[in-house]
Amino acid sequence: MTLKVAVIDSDSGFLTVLAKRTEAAGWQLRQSTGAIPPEELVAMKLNALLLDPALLGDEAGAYLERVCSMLPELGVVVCTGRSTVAQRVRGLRLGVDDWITKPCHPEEAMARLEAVSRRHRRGGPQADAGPLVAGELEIRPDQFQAFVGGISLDLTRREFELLQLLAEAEGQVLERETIYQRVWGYAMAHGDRSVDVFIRKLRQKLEKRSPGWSYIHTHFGVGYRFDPESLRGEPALELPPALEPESGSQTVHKSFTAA
Amino acid sequence: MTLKVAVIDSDSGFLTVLAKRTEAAGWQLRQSTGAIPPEELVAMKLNALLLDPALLGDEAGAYLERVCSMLPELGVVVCTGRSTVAQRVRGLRLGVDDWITKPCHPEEAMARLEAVSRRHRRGGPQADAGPLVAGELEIRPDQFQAFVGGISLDLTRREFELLQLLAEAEGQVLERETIYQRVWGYAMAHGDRSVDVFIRKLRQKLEKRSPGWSYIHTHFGVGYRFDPESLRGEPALELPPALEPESGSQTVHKSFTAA
DNA sequence: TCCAGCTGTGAAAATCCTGTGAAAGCAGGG
DNA sequence: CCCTGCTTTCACAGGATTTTCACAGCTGGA
Repeated sequence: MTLKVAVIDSDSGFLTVLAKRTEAAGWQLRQSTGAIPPEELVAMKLNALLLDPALLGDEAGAYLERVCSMLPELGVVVCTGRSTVAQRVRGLRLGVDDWITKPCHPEEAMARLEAVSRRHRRGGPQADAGPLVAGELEIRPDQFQAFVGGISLDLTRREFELLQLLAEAEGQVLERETIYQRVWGYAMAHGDRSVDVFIRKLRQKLEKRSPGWSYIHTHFGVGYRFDPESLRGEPALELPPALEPESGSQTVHKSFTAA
Repeated sequence: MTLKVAVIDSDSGFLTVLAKRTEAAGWQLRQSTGAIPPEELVAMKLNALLLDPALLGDEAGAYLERVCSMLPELGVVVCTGRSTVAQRVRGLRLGVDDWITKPCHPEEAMARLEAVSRRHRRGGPQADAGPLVAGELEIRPDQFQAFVGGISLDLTRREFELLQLLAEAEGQVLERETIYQRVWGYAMAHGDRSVDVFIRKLRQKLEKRSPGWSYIHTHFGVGYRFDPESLRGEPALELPPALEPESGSQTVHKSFTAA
């Protein structure tokens, strides 16, 4: 198990020992003696962050809050000297995952970093390299690409990740925040339209190679749902063509069993 | 945020205070003074578990291991007296998420329980979202939509949230203020009729797809109550025989059982 | 029976949301 | 340094949804 962790602290003795131990364990450790901007943290793709708020002064609270809200998946461990119950409680409520007191044994710090990192690793790198088929579409995780009739859709990386995410949740409505969080890796800023834009690109490319099918459906005020539907002709498998819906738009709901 | 937590401890003083505080916070707390079999823990659908391994004796390690491996989604917090670094590290490596030392302030224990629940909840997108059936209605949180006979009611987001709230409180009368507070997220302004208007829209859509049933009842001067009633025939103990096909073409909806 | 207070309704007004085209920002390769 | 392809940001248009209003119909108590 190799973790990527950043440490923000100034206690050189502690840092030295920690560096030695983490290296022995095969972790990637990045040290800093000052606040690291959240954007950089995003780019580092860390598993966890260990920091002493003492050297951030008054900014500490605001900084923690910003980091935790922007990177909800990042494990955050505070390691600092004396603190009051109220301080700890406030920190934990802000989004900190664990709070330990110095002096602290490096081995324990590591164990706690492991603990907070444990969950947020998405079930292995690519546990399932199985191609996924939906409608006329074939999604191949091993190629980071999707095909229709053997012809590539020429998806970019993000487009592919978005499509894969949606397709893996076939039938379920995913909210924009969820989508962004999972594809981009951090919290969506208020008003960000990236998801919409990529949905449009996907739809264009899908339409180009697989006209006559509708894959991505919009749920107003909520998000998007992937569900291949043949626009004309057969609804794909069985079920003889539906008769005309007595009025307006009836959405036929295909049931499925939850895994 | 309402959490479901179990506590395995024997310190009655601590338990009493904790019970009081958690109740005030709206948590569901279940106490026990001995090990709870993992199978039972599963059935309890907990968010987190707080325990003192001291009263489990030698079994403690094995018990923790079993619980953590069987319920990876459960947040586990150990709260006990003196312990060595080695013990703590071993516990954390076994799967324990946090380890605090007695005496411990109840507020801090709660904050840590929240923290581990927060992290664990992100595992499954919405593993908690079991479909809810009432009368002819099927409410599916994963779709932000309700269905009758497999056909969508085409509810908007707010309509859906309102219906879900009412249905989850089936049988109880909810006051307007309460409804507004929970669906809109803030206090209702004096004289606001939004709830009434949405109730009407819901009733219209329900009536359209499920005539012959009455779902939402008005309690004059109080609020509304959700309670499916078949207008003709049976008072609805269980599924009255299927309704008239009215146009034999609709996709059959295969129901499935919630886990 | 009458009245004051609630609730049901229909429709207009105000908001919010999504689709879209295009420009601006970035990173890597040539 | 320029070019190229990808991603992010912007502003606007067209719709869908939510809120607000005025009024009619009810309810329950005096």
